[in-house]
Amino acid sequence: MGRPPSNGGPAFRFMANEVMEMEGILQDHHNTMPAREVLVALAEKFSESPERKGKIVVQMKQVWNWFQNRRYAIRAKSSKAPVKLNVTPMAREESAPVRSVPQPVAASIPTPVSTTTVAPSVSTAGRVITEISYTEFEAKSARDGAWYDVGTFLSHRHLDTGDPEVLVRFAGFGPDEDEWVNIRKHVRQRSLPCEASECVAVLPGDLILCFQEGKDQALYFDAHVLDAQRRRHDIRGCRCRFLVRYDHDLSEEIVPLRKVCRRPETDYRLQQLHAANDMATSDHQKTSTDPSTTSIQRITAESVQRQQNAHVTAGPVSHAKISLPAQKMTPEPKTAEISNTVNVGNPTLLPSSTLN
DNA sequence: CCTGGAGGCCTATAGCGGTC
DNA sequence: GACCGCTATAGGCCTCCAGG
Repeated sequence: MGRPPSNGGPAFRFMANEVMEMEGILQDHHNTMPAREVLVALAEKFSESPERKGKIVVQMKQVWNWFQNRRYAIRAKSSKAPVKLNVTPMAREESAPVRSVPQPVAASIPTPVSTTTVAPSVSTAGRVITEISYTEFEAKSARDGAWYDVGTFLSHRHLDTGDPEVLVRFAGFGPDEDEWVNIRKHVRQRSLPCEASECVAVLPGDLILCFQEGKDQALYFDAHVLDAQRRRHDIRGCRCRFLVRYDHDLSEEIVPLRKVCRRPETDYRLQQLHAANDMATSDHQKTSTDPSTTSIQRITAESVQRQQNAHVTAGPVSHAKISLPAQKMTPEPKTAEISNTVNVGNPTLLPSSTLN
């Protein structure tokens, strides 16, 4: 969908005086579409203007399009309820300690990528966990409700309720910040910072870990993706935007990909996308100008969406069930830094279609 | 002052439903 | 089935602003 790649020429734009004239006509028509004759007359008039004469012929369709979109924009503006896009002050305890945030999980600590399945039984958690890489887990702090990297599992115990708890030291923090956390509810496999090419794996409805910047502090909280606006990738990397709702205060915000950490449960989507891109690449070599490559991505995205529905959504992972993916998608150190070179010059990898 | 990042605006077009 | 209107969105470009 959308405008096809330009033919290389400069993009057409109406000039200010033309816009003013069309706005006047639109007002005169009470925001209804003027008659075809009016549009044709306008197009001819614009084409004959000194600025355009002999250079650019304004098509009636272009005038028509302008009216269409302006009418839509006006209507959308007037009917849209004010949407809270900025971060609202979080409802939190006054005494909540202000922590500096360990930078996106992986960025703070080199991540040894474990390919072994980690399945510590609760009863042996204390012993088994000491043998694994702690940076594979994150824990939710009861003090501020935010998620932090687990630096060390120090001890474990059982409550009367039967719920196992572990004493964790958060990565980058000292003993003063140690907390007992419920394994079943507040310990899970670490969320993964998204690279630019991974934005396609973030879909509406997803649970994500989202970087919320408040006045005094900025922390990672659980959030759900309400909508994803796909945008073309360029030298800056991913320009997609995600409307998210934070679970803890229900505030909504539009965030870029760099603030999003996806759950490891979505790894399977990337596997599918990579497989599809491999196919597209080989196809591309056969037919270098095959415009259907974008449809491959659409197909893949749709199949991803289908599988998403079939998948159990990512909730707190029971420690006893944690198992790392047999094959990691990104063996490179996971970092929140967005590669500036990702996808540039390779339009077949761009998220060229909406995923919902 | 220059440069680059990020957000927003604008135009073009695809998709869908309604009407004839 | 053709046509039309509405809506959503891709992609290009502009603007703002922070940092060097």
